[in-house]
Amino acid sequence: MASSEEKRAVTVNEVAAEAGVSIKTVSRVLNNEPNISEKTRVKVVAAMAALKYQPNPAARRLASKRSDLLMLVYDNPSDNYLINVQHGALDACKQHFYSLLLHPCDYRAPSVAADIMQAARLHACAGLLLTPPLSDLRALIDMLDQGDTPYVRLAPSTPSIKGLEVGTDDRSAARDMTLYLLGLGHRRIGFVAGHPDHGAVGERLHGYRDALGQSGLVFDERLVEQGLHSFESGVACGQRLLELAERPSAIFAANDDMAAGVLYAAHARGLRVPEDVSVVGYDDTPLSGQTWPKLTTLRQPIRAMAYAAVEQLAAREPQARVRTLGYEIVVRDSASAPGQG
Amino acid sequence: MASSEEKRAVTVNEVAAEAGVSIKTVSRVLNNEPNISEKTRVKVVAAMAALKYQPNPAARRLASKRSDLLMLVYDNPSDNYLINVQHGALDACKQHFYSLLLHPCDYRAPSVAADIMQAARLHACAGLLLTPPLSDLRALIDMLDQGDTPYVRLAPSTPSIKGLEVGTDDRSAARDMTLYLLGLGHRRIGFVAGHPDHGAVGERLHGYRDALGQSGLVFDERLVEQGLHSFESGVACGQRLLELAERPSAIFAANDDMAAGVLYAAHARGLRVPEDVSVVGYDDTPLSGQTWPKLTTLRQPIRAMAYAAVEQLAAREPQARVRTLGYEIVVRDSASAPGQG
DNA sequence: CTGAAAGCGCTAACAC
DNA sequence: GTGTTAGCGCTTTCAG
Repeated sequence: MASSEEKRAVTVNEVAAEAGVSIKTVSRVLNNEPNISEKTRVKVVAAMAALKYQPNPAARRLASKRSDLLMLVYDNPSDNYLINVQHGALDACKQHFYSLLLHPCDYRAPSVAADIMQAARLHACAGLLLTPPLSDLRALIDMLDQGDTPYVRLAPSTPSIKGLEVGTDDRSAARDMTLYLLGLGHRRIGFVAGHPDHGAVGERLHGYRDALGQSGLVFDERLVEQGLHSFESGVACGQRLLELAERPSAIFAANDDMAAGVLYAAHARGLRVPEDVSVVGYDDTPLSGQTWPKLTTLRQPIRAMAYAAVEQLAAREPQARVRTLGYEIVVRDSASAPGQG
Repeated sequence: MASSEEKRAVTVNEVAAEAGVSIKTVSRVLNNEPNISEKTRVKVVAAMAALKYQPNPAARRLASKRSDLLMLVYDNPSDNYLINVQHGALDACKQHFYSLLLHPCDYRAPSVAADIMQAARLHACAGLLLTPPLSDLRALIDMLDQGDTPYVRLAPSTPSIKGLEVGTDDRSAARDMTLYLLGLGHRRIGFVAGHPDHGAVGERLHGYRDALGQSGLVFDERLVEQGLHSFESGVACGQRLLELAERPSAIFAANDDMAAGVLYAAHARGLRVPEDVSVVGYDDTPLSGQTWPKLTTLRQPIRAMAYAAVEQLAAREPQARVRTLGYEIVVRDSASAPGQG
């Protein structure tokens, strides 16, 4: 099986010879350029197949300054979130023959924007995927708009006029979830807000207030705690909320990690969920199916968003600059009517 | 700030001119080649710094057939495991100026080995990181040994004579954890085994038996359930174990996801953990700190292993072909003496 | 110890 | 429609 000879990769030259055309023609069909007769294109394609030709990415990149690399830029949103983004992006990459490069970074570093730009230039990236909070980093967006590397912002919260966007309507989603809780009969609903730097998550608080207003309830700011996206911050916020003299009968956390933290805080106080207190999360990350009880949560289609983001990048002419994906409430076991044994 | 001119990247030529040497000399210092006088090296380094020179990876790759890309090859071990591997690998990559490429695949596909080889060749990868179960895929290892792309197997279970390895002593670790439970006073300890295709995890069952034998207890196969690494499989195994006429007083799951599943099964039966039954996991993934109660688990330094793996690849001459990292029991709240209120 | 010349495999301008 | 000629920015021979 294994030949002792070095496996020489086949090149355009050999394909050209096999097909009886010039290398430029081969290059043309490779890049789907116009001005090729159907007849020659078929010949070339056949030759490529026969020789099992695989274009050399490095050569391509050097000559064209474009690669098949997509860079996923993130600053450690929750691991659960990240892994979902990766899954979605990877699926789409496979589909479109891209490779995915990981680029973690610190969004508070003064040089992030410049660092990212440089990394993108060095790898001649075909596009960038920005996850929150980087999708709202003005300095970065501005530099990106100056250059010509396409990029897509995932779940952005600040508007912009250039650049691709893929998101959901966080505000409506949070409103619907709150309405769901209200529909169950809850009247005092605690809210654990997301990290202040993550814009889209701020929208969730607005949605919560919308639902309250729409139902004629007054907003009580003691029922809102500022979380930081982490499990630990969820535990802390949950504790404070559950210590309140007038304890909320339900708590809505702006992401699943924090909801799991609230669950923990409830258990630690000997409270049963959902009998004594209902808890709901947001995102439908894997974690939400691995807690006791399983979390009722809001499926923000993270994976689908990442998939769509890559497709936006892949499309020569994106249908729309901004795409908004739907959401749905995933009812599991952590919420019920108040006071129900 | 933003110049309207295209930013021309500086090249070796300019550095060479600046330093008053030939481009070959610049190339030499770039690649740490020997035979350079300290004096010229300093001159060149200064010129590179002054011009803020950044070598072009594509050009380098094309000329040398080596890149700065490391490929992480995996077939979806648990998300929690994967994310830890990524963190560790990424840390080391930053340190050694590598970039990380993700390469998910299906280890049961007949063509995996060939696919991986091809991807590695296309990207001219500087090295491969194989996670279980791919780290034990004979067909792949054989092809890799034939070629000259360095690779490192993470937590391999089958021996080999070539190739780098980084792992822990799973058998001893599992033995120690079992001994810990035994030390707490447990006598009937259930075991949820890992996926049969994941070799290293099989070692954990051996360790469990070692501890039993060493303590003069007889092995009871009814206490062993075959899991599949997933939370759901943990729930199923937990249910069966907890339904036993002689219910085990402690359950040791071969990974954290399954341990979380056992926790779920216990709660579902109204059992308190650890009062009614102790549960311990393995891996110390993020999940183990996010359950109720928090899982006592075994810290297999996944992150450190991945870090070490990249360092092995980075080192021109690895100190040792196989590196074994230590482990430790992380005592949290899910295990206590049996029958203790 | 250093340099000149020749590509790596592909795409970009232009010709035809 | 198609081919020719140059490079992209770097590493490799191989001389000195």
